[in-house]
Amino acid sequence: MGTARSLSTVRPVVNDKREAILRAATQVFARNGYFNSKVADIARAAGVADGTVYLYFKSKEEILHSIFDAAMEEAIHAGRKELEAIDDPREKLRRIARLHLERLGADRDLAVVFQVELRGSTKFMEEFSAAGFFAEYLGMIRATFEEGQRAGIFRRELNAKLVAKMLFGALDEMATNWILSRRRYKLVPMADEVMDIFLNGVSAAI
Amino acid sequence: MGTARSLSTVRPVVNDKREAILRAATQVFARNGYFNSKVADIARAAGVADGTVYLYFKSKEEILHSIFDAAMEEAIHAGRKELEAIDDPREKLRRIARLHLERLGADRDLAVVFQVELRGSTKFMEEFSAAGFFAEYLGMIRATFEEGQRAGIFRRELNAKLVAKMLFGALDEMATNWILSRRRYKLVPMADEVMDIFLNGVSAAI
Amino acid sequence: MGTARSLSTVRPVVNDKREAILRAATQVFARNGYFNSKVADIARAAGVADGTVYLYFKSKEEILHSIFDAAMEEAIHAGRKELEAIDDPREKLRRIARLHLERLGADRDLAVVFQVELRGSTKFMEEFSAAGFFAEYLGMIRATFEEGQRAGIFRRELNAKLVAKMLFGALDEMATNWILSRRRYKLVPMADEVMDIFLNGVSAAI
Amino acid sequence: MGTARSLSTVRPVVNDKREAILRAATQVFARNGYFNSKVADIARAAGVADGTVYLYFKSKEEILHSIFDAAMEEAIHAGRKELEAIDDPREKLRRIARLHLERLGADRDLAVVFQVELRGSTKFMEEFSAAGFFAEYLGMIRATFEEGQRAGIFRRELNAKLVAKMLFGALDEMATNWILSRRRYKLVPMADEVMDIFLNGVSAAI
DNA sequence: AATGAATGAGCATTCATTCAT
DNA sequence: TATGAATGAATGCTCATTCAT
Repeated sequence: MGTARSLSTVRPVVNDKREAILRAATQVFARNGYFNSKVADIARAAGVADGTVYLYFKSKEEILHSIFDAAMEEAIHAGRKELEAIDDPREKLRRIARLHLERLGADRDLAVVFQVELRGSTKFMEEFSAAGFFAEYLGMIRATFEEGQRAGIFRRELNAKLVAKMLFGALDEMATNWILSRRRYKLVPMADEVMDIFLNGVSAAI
Repeated sequence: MGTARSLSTVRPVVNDKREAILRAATQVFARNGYFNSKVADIARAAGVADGTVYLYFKSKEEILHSIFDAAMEEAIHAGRKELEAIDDPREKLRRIARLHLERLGADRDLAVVFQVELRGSTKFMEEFSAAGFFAEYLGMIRATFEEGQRAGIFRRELNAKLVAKMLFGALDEMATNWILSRRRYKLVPMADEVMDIFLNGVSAAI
Repeated sequence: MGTARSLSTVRPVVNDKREAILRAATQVFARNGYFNSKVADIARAAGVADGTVYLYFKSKEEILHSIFDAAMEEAIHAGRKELEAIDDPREKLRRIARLHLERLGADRDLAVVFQVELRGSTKFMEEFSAAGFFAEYLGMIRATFEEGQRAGIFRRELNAKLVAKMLFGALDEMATNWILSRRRYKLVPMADEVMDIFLNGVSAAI
Repeated sequence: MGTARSLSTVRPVVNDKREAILRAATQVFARNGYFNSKVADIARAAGVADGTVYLYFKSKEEILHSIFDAAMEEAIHAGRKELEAIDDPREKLRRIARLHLERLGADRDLAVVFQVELRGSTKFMEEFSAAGFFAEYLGMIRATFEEGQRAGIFRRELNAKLVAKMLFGALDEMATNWILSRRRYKLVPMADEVMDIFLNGVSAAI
């Protein structure tokens, strides 16, 4: 019933709803699991009608995709920006690791979706890993590592792709364990511990 | 009436069917995903009637559990045996890594179930990780590492639990990537590459 | 937004479907029996989709309950109204008996549900008799009888509760026999024959 | 292994098992309801294997039939014997009523099967009432009543068939209420109370 | 854009019955 | 006779999606 609100909200109104659904879905998926979550639950949590969900997303599956895409896009974007200012490949990798765990540690629901719900089907996994943001993320780590190899910082004989997967796997396991643990501890500090070992392992002899 | 007949047939008759269902389920779950797999599919693949499945398993979910349990039990059992003969903690860890990837690399369907289907719900994940075989596996890695720490081989300041998770995560990622990759390559050799970096990273200075 | 439209349409639209399902279920239950009736049969007979049934009823069992409740509520309501105008307890009981058989005689399907389908489980029976409409119905007969006792019309030494059950049982058996009989005869006239004997049996000597 | 036991048991052994199943089924049906009772439950309660049940009965339904038939046959047989010694039709009917409630009151499980489980389907009801023991039972009451009419004891203008149904209905309701009641009271004494009213209602003026 | 009533395909599980031993 | 493992037909209910309003 307000009157003057329109100017700045016409478009945002649309996004508001889309984002509300995305936020609601993240929460619902995290709490109940993707397969046990009903579209109606998401709609209720987002404060919209069931049918409205389908004005913004083609299907329940697309919602899951969108959660992943939106989070990854932002993470990669923010990550690239942060890395620009850094030169040392070692420092860059340290920063990546910290950002990785910071983001997941900051939003437990999102973390659950990333670490658990997204993993439950080869279909999802293939779509997400073969191409797209995940490959881009892994590529970023790899490129940074190769940069270090060229600079003589990292051992040249190592397979950069494998190294990237290894680092990712280590961080990924930290996140997954954190989510599943009953004990509540800080996730971020583990980044440095992991990087200590990792960098020690891949660095060239002086 | 005979004597020599019982040993090799009486029990196996029962197990044959149970194992056939387990084998069939592994295949079906790997191909279609747990949630998309119908019990009827499993029964057909195992060559039994739908109802027969329920003579051996309480529910579809129990089948998944049993696949995990059976594979883990055997893996841990075989693993412990192999490790007995080895003294050097480094060598022990190398052997663990190789066994890890060998087992998964030898049965792609089982690997898919382990790397993907088992991961898709916090419920499963919690059941499998909090206690049970997974914790035991992680504990085995950790104990070996601590052995090395006590022997002065590995850096004493490192958190053994984190180290264990890190190694597991690295190997786990190798396996997952291998499954999802379109390219068919050998999984086992990656164990040595990972261990090279890992051991380099955790070893104490000489 | 006219005014006069709402009264006769807005609510009925909802009720139409609910009542169609109830009517269809009565028919289906009467023809096939409760346990042999499929929800799909009811849906088809009501001209709705299977799922629609569950928008109006929580379960198949609730449909049966609702048939009973709706019919009993209306019967008791109509009954009380008719009885208000009558003073003589004998006449009241005669009217009750006639109404009882009139209602059942007017809708054979409903009668089958009442006389047969509702009787097949202690669970149902207990729910329906212990409290609720049935107890209320029996109480109505009993109260009327006690009224006659106080008025000196009925024998004071008789146990009113037992008398009420006896009359109900007699009428109930007329209805059940009528339903099961291959011969088609009028049910209502039996009310007077029963009441002749009954009143003769319970009336005080003049 | 025994040797000398055979003479008197060869046949009884057969009947023992058949009767054990019948007894077990009565109990199981009474506790769980016919439709919720599994043949396996009956077998276990009878101490035989599932398949054995089918050596004595063609189907689950036949078991229910047999319970009814066996109990009715014995009741009618015993009833006829008792009535032989009585002359007065009033006394005969009193005896019938008492026997009716005595039998049901003596075996609650059997009573539940008779009053509830047997009533839940038109199919059962039709089979049991149209012909068979139930018709015979009703016919026995009716014949006794007609005997009294001829003797001038009972009112000649009454419809004997209706009178028989009425008496049966009254007794039947006593039994059903007794079963469903939480309060535990004696069923048999109600026979005399019912008969008091009934006989008063149908007797010819002196 | 938004609603929410309606749809109907889809599926784990049960259990009466059979039959090889 | 007796067993009990195996069978497979049968069904209530859910929920993603649609569409008339």
